[in-house]
Amino acid sequence: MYVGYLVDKESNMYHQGPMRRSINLPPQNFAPSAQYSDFTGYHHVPNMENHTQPSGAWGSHYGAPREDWGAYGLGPPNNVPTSMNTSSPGQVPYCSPDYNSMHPAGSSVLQQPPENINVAQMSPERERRSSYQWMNKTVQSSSTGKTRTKEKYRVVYTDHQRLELEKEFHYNRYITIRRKSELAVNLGLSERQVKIWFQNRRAKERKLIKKKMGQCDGSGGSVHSDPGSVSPLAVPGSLSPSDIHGSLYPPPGMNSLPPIGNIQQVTVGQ
DNA sequence: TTGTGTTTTACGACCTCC
DNA sequence: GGAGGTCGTAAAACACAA
Repeated sequence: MYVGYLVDKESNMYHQGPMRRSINLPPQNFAPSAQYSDFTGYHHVPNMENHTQPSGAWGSHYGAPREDWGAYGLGPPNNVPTSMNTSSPGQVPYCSPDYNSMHPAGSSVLQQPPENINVAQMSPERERRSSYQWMNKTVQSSSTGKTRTKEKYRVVYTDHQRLELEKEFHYNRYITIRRKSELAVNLGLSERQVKIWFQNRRAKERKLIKKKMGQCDGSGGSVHSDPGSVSPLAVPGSLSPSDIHGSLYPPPGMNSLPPIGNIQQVTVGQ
């Protein structure tokens, strides 16, 4: 039963406070996902596991420092931990030439626990419409008879949650188990939600790449002229799953599946 | 206000790997 | 068998033109 599932396994899954859909951070500070959706590569952050975060670099209000994320309109200026010695193998070693200028190192993540985040404060003018009382109920899915949570079956993540997830995604397209747990705790999401968010985010990126490639094909231009689509995404092939402390990265199937980095070659035919 | 298109969560089906 | 992956899809949330 779905409810039972949620309660038992994802107890925190639908307990968000009021949420908004849009990320309403000032544009100069944070670009909506659509804006950096063109971003198809990201800087490798070798020491992501540690995620050493310069305190205050990415404060609760996402203040000034984000200019450094200007390359794609988002991101903390956190200094990349230069110490590669503890480098986490879980990180995708992709570094697009076009993003070499980016320095999104060190996850900005979670300077402040979500419970301390005042959503209204982050986006004062747009409080979520619904307050998600519906989460306590379930409904039958219309056609399948499967259950979903009540009439509205999905939550809208807060700006903070989405921002942190996006940031994490830009560091690593494939989140490690450890980071997933950390994010889940710090964002007040379930690990399942984090996992699914990453899955959806990758799907979104593939979709965008595909779209771009279609555009390039239409113009007869080479895909390679487009940094966004050209850039190999994650190229996890250089990592073994065991490298990331048990995290499946690349996922088991990815050993045979094309790495995201080659997605351009693969998804075209799909 | 309404209609329409897009984006965002969430799921199921199926796959691979250990 | 369980984990996580992709793919396809449902439906809510949202944007925006008419």
